[in-house]
Amino acid sequence: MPRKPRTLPAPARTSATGAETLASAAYRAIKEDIIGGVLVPREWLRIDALRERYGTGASPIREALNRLSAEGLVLQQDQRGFVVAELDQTDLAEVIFTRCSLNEIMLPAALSKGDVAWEERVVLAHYHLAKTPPFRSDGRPNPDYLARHREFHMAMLAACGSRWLLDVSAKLFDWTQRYQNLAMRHDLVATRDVAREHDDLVEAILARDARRAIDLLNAHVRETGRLAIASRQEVKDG
Amino acid sequence: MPRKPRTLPAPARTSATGAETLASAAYRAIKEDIIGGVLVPREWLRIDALRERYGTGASPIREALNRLSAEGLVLQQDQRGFVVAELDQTDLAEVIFTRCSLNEIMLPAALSKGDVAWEERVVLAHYHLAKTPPFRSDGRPNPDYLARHREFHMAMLAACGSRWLLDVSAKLFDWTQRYQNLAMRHDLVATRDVAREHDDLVEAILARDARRAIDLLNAHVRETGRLAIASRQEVKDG
DNA sequence: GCGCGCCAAAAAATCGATCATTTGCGCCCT
DNA sequence: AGGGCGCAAATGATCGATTTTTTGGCGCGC
Repeated sequence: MPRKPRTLPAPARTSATGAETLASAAYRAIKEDIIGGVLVPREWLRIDALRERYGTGASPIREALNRLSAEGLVLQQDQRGFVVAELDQTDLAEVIFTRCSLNEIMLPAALSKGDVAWEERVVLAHYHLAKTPPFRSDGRPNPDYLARHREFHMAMLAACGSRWLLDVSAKLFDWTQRYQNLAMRHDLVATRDVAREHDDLVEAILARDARRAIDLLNAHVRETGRLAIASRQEVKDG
Repeated sequence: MPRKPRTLPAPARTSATGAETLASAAYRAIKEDIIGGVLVPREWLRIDALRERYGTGASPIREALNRLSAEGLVLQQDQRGFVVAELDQTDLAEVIFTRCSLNEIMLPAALSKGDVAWEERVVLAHYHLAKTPPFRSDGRPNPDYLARHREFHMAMLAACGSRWLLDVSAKLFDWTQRYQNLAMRHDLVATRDVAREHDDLVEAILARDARRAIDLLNAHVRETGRLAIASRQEVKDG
């Protein structure tokens, strides 16, 4: 399955002190492509193809794949190479379930521990999100919106007091996004008043109303999951 | 800091179909050494030293380190190499906190979802653990015990319904173990009646008493953390 | 004495080539 | 026709050499 070559994304932090490694750039590029749905579940990741596609040697690619396999986005099969991790309806259900479970403990923790700086981060993230259109004029999802949506969700949980839980949450968010990107029918989701859900969420959070925040957030997450599955179903059917 | 060379551990699954990759073997070996406290926090992992130590070329080592860095046990600093992840008192506190938080959601889930097979796994794990001496005759910790202790803890949570949560829990367990291995004063911990704690835990679990199981488990975990910190304190002081 | 820049040594990162394993195909035998 | 068998191509894994970057020390000037 040949695809257009693409230049490696610009370094995360511009060459302030040290330049990024080719392996790190490849890592981010491939990760992006997996989450973005360019590389699909069960697809074999041939070193040679990737090497050519990202314009590097084999070593950086392999190192990138090794990281991704430790992370779970890629599966390594010793002596047989690397495959993009599966992601079906069942997997998404597990992701959603896990997110909701985590919210039950992370939100209360964040609400009780969060200081002013955290509150401001949430408010700011929400402000940025609110003023960003979810879709571009051509109807495709707006990357800025996606980034800000992620930041908004991470910000809410940020004060939970556990980097471990934050890390999983981030991964779970990415997997949700990945499923959505595979689903394609973004327009279906558009009818939903997500902005309103976010508004209410912020309100509950600023009021430090844990129960309400949890309920709102989990409803938000479950609805996202439901729509994504419905959306993909359509894609499969038609 | 020179150390004895060591042969790579035997393959995880014997050469049934495919042999393990050198990179995978190195990964397990280095991981073991980090958790085992042989490689200490903040230590630089020089490719050359590791290459010689594990008797391979540089590539497998680098791939192993890349996996470990994605996993968090190792930090990669682009262009500067790899360092063993920090692990101080604060980090352990966060680990313990996270474990307890997770137990609050995982145990109830497991108790409500766990079927007979799960129950049997727990019982068996407990049986194996109970009949294994925690220390060897020379006073050092018994590796079999460590493995079975881990299996016991994982078994209890196994039915929670989320591989994601299980994965973090496993990592958190390893980090706790790692701290203990760095602490060294295993004898201090020996005075504690851990077996009894495990017995009670199993009882509560078989009775499907969520609240009691959580309280027992978290007390167990917190006590472990407390002792580990106290133990390391002694090491530093004297 | 202290900071700064320069150079050499050390180390990491990357490449290209080689070795090992798996995959796929075609052939032969039953 | 079907089921191995074995070889050749494809692909992954690993090595050794090369390139790039960082580190550490030394001398110079302030």
